[in-house]
Amino acid sequence: MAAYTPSALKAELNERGWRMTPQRETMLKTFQNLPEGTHLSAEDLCELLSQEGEPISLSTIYRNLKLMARMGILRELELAEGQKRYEINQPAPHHHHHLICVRCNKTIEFKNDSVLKAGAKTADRSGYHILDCQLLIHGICPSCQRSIVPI
Amino acid sequence: MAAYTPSALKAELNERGWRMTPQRETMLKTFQNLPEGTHLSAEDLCELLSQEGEPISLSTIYRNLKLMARMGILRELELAEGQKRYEINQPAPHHHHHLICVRCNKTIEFKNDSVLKAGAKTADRSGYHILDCQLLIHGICPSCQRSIVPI
DNA sequence: TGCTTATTGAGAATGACTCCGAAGACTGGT
DNA sequence: ACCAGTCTTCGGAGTCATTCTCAATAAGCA
Ligand SMILES: [Mn+2]
Ligand SMILES: [Mn+2]
Ligand SMILES: [Zn+2]
Ligand SMILES: [Zn+2]
Repeated sequence: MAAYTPSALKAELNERGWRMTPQRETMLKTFQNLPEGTHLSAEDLCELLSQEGEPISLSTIYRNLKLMARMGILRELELAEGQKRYEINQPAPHHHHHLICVRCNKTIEFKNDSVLKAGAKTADRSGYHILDCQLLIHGICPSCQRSIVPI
Repeated sequence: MAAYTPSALKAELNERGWRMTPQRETMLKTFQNLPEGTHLSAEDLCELLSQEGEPISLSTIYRNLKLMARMGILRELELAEGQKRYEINQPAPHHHHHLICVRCNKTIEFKNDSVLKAGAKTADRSGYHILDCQLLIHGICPSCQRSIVPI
């Protein structure tokens, strides 16, 4: 299960008539080097890259996040309210799912291979080429259950 | 597995210091009477209610969709791009999941009780009070695989 | 019935995301 | 190595789903 390389990305892009760019390589490497459990928004990534001295314009970031998600390289998550977040799309055994508190947005990652297998089987039965399989559980975390504050 | 009644909603609201309103009752009944597989956006619901002669303002609809989702009555789905969609949150055996084509947004609903059970177990282990459990599979549908158009 | 305060409705405001057009830079072929 | 073709980037303008504001309304409760 070797990491996805820049040249593999280039090959896949060229195959479809698209092009490899320094921005795309930077984005790929950045996501690959992120600690586990990091979920970046477009804005987050833009700031991170600026801090690291490799700035990429926000519109390019948006364009390539979408592209890489549709290629199955990144997964697009709707965790907190209001903005999409992205992480590298790892195959099993690194593949995982998310449990989110709807009040405080506390997020727990968990693995479950049988869910992944069930998803793959379902996609296959319908002839879909699978890109991502994510189990999303919304709930109320223990501390929010104790808090008096409603909603 | 009787349907959730308006008076049950009222009880649950009052318990938290909130109020039952005609608008909330209308929204509940509308979702309950929708054919299976219907996923409404806020705008969709607003238009539907207007057509049926029971108009509710768009801001009230947004407010109550969010409220009812956080109560676990509705489930909030991010299916197509750009807007959230809602459906009634049914327990097993009506509970289901979604398989979506990232190119044409064709959506297939499917049931899988073992996934639901796995989700419930995970939430429980972390002490979360579960509100919704949805397996989201993104892929490319058979007809989009055949089409020449990229992305 | 009357008081308190949650809720509604209409419009304004917000902000995540997309679009646009000119300048720049990959790719494949010579 | 160079060139033509066109894909991509950048920055700013534009879009639109969603949230906010606040005066008017109406649940819930004693
Ligand atoms: Mn994650
Ligand atoms: Mn559905
Ligand atoms: Zn919480
Ligand atoms: Zn499709």
